[in-house]
Amino acid sequence: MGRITIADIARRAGVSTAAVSYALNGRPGVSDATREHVLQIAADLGWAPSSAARSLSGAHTETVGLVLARAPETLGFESFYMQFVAGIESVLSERDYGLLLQVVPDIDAELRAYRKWRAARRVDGVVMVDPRVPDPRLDLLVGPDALPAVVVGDPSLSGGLTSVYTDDAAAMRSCVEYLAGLGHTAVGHVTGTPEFGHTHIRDEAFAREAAARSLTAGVRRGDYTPDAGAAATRDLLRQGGVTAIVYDNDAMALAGLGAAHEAGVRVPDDVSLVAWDDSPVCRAAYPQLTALSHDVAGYGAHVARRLFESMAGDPPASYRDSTPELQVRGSTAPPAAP
Amino acid sequence: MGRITIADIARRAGVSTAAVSYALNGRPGVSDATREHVLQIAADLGWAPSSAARSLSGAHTETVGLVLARAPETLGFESFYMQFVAGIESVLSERDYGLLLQVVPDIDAELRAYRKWRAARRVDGVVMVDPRVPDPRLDLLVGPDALPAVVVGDPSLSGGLTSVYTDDAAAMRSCVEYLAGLGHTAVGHVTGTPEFGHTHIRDEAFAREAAARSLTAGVRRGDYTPDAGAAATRDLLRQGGVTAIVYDNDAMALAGLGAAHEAGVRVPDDVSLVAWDDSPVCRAAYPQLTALSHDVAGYGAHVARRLFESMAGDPPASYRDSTPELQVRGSTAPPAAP
DNA sequence: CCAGGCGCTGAAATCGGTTTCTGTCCCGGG
DNA sequence: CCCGGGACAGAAACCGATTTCAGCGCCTGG
Repeated sequence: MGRITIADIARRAGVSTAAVSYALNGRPGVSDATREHVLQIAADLGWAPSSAARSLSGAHTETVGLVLARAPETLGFESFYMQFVAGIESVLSERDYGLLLQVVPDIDAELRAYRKWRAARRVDGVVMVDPRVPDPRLDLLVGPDALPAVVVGDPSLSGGLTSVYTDDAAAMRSCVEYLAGLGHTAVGHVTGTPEFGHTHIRDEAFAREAAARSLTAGVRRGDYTPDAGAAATRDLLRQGGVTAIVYDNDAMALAGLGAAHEAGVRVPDDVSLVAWDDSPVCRAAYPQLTALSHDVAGYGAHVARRLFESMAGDPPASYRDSTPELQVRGSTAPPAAP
Repeated sequence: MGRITIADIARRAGVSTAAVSYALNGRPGVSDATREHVLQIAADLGWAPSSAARSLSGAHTETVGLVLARAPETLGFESFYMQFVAGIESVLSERDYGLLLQVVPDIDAELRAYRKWRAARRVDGVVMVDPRVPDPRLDLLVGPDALPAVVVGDPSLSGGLTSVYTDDAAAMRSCVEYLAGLGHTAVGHVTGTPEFGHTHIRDEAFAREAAARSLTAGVRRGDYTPDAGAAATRDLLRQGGVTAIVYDNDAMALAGLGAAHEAGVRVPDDVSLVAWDDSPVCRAAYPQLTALSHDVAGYGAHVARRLFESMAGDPPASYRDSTPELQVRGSTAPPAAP
């Protein structure tokens, strides 16, 4: 016996396929009694709509896409994405949507993925992460027949598309303010990669706030990898003369902690460390890392909700998610008396 | 102008849609000249097959599914999955397949996902991870009209389905052998959750090998979370009398390192630590964690290749992936002289 | 008592490829 | 010169759900 179709249901219920379709999709044209009867039979038969048939006639595939353009190795310590995906899923599954995930090595492959998805009508919308300046993906994602998209990042980077963002500048300011409050007068910053737009926002906020408080600032460029974090830390400890360091992600902060240990520099006695992106890793380290904490799964869920709005035709808008808050732990303290 | 269909291509090429279909799918019935002409026009027009239409008539959706049944929080420090997914992707994208990912809170939701995918014919096959004993998912995945599936785990757990596995027992033996070789006579093991079949395999290998070498063994049950790792470590240090501890994942090992620091126990001088699942986190810690290292992305790629074979109709078989190898770093050393 | 609306039927078109079937044309080998 | 076969055309069915349309009972309000 073949697959169960609405024709089977219609036969069993003694109604027409049209009535079945109405009943199953909750639209007028059938009585409540019939609707329930049909639903009951559908459930009994274990029927589920063929996604192919449904998307062929309607316009929607009940699938959204997400492309991560990162080398597989670097994804290993990005706890961010997995939690983010889980958050997206939590909203998607409520509405029986699926998530088509693609992990590609570079942004060109990401562009190809978008093009293919659009041509094949494989997804109803996409979530775009890590906006750049300039970002070639935006050209594909804006325009009348583009895929509905939500950009995860600052509105200034989203090219007019709907965006969901965190106020990284405010978070950075709160972080510098906290360190200044502890008495630090020379602070370091290990940044992310310059391609990403949010790197600039954080950099500038750090520099501005440090200047406003007359702190000496030492900046080292990182790339989110532990190796970069360790190298930048060694460099700052040797030449920077800083007593506190802020890292753009948890992996670099953890590596920085290791580098400090190795160099015989005590944390937090000799140097204070702050991580961006809180994660269990921050709590597992010793001393535990003070971090800018954010509900990443909630962030993903928020993005997914906005994507649904966008797919429903709502005009583009920007939505601020909650600002990362400093979670003070053992890796920060007042600087040692000179 | 609407979407590009094969009818458009046929018109432009001056052939029939049947000929276009033959040409595009590389099947006999058209001459090489015509085939090339058609392909050229398809490329010019930027045509891509409608995945819905294709899977409606053919049987394949060019999509494979993966369900992760883990609480979102715990996925945050599981570097394993992200790399694994990246590895799967690398093979999928070669063949223009997509990966439908679902993150669900528990195994019942996972069962529902499989059922829905099968009824809706949404995927051509699935990758099943973390086999249990007994595993209710196997009932859905075996049988004549089940979804083709590859189980990531020991053949003894796969219920006759195709499986790809690592020899965890051998890896564990090599680990205990190494510790014994260093001179340790009392070793601890912080396990994973008992639901997972591979937990038993590792447990037993640990117990057996320790007994074979006349080592005292201390076992504490963990659940892959840092908190559990820290608690188990504190307990072992207080009561276990062990000089070396093996952890079933890197997150617990890292937390164990923190707990040791906190308790004033020096690593590796007073206690040696070994992590299962190497990751950048292991290298970022201080001291760097000795770990059982495995090419997780390669593992994922291997799984994907076997899934393609399975979807092509190959009979079930078991394939051994490379065995995790001990990567010796700073967290292990001979025990202190008594 | 009749108009009008509701709840349906049954048939058909549609989405875009795939596949099959009948039939025509042309080319080369025997 | 004739026959066989390859290369197509053209038409059609098909996959399964959605949607439309004409039409027919039945019930109800006025």
